[in-house]
Amino acid sequence: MASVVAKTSRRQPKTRLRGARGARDAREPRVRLDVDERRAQLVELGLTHFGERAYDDVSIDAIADAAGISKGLLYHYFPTKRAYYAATVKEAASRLVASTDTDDSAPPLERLHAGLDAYLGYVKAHAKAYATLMRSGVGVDPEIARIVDETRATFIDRLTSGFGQGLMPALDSPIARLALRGWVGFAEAASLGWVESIAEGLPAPSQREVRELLASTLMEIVRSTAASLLPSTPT
Amino acid sequence: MASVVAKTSRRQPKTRLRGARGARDAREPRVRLDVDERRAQLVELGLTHFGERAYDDVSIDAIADAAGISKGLLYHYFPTKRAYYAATVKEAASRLVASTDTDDSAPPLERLHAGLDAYLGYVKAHAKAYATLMRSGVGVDPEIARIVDETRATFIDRLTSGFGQGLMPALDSPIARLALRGWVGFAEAASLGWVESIAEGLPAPSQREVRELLASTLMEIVRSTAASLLPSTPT
DNA sequence: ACCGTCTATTGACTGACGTTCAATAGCCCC
DNA sequence: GGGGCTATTGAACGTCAGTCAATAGACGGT
Repeated sequence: MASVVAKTSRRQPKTRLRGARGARDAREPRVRLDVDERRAQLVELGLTHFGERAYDDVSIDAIADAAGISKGLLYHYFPTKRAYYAATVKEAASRLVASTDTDDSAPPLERLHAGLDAYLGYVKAHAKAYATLMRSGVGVDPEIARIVDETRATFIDRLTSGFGQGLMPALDSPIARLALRGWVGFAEAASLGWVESIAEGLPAPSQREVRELLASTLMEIVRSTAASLLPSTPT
Repeated sequence: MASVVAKTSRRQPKTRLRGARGARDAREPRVRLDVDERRAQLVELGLTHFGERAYDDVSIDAIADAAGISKGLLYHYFPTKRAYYAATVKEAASRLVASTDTDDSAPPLERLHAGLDAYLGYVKAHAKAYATLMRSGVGVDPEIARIVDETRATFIDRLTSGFGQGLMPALDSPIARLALRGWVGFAEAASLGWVESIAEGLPAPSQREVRELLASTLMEIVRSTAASLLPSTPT
């Protein structure tokens, strides 16, 4: 114990640069929260921070500071930064999925339109975060990739279910699944381009036009794929 | 491996852990290269390293070690790690563009097929690197995003040029540009899904099938977009 | 051969950041 | 009011991106 570390002298008091940003301002009374509350708070902070800056540009210190807690506590809830990021992405994905849920008693085409409209509305409402996540989301970690891929699969299931029951078997072939996955890429790229055009003040199509573009493209893909696989089916 | 680093009297001779990986093996004669050679070597190393691991998992030390040079020298050629990464991505993009160039005297449809086949061939040949770059490429830096976006624009130009001259004006509307950008997303997502299916040993379509999927989808998008913008044009 | 210049190259240094862990402080229950 | 549970702290560590003054090796001039 007595072996004072003293190395040289480095490790100064760090000048305490916590601005008025964090919660613990004056006397810093230790705030004790319930596990779920704290976790929810941290995920919420993750959503805003990772939605504004890229992964590398968000430091654990910044998060802890904004939450008014120590860095160590964050590691009590998430084992690594990547796991924390994964939890954030997971939350964003589940909110997206939830907010684009549609009435499954409605006719398929109506559901498709409603779902796409909800999607585009969500994208527009969270434009910056959507763009940031889409441009830097995956790739940080296989776990993140898994979450994103599962979310995409959820959308594909939702959009194609009830959608021409007779076509379902055909939509399970390798080429059809590739086509559907491609369409998701289409939708994401188009949505991203759309909100970026808006953000930059460029002339951009209306939401209705974009929705029609996505819907008609999907239907065309489904139609032509099914036709090529079931040539006996009447067009 | 032997990562023990003398905590007390720090700054020992560093135990010289350079394995047989780097060039400078035995007596480490300082190798002096021409600026262009050195730069080319480093970019080449970047292609292999960033093609195998994600950005964060590639350290400057690892690159320098593999090149048999000091870290400082790498910073003599590239101001930051991101700039180094950008140079690597730029090289990869320009190789992709170069290897998918087509004979512009051939008829448009033939050019389209040839271009897509070249693209898919490139993707298949560099499957791992393509997947890694696509999943983690953008988002690290706005500069990277610019490079990728410019490369996409190059492809769009190439694919649509000479392709139904009468349609060109219509293909310049906001909705049409969005549709084309969407198609690029379609192509990338489908290509990625394709090589991943192959890599995982899953049943995957043939390259011809994928090429047909991409081509027919593009033509359908062009056709329907042009039709909706120029309703007077005969189909 | 010697010397001077030029520059590719080095390697030790720094600050920042992710991560760990033993110690601490607030809360609840007996 | 005391004891146990656990949320919370804060300092320390190893790693890594980025900096910089010093060096070495080639080349040209004399």
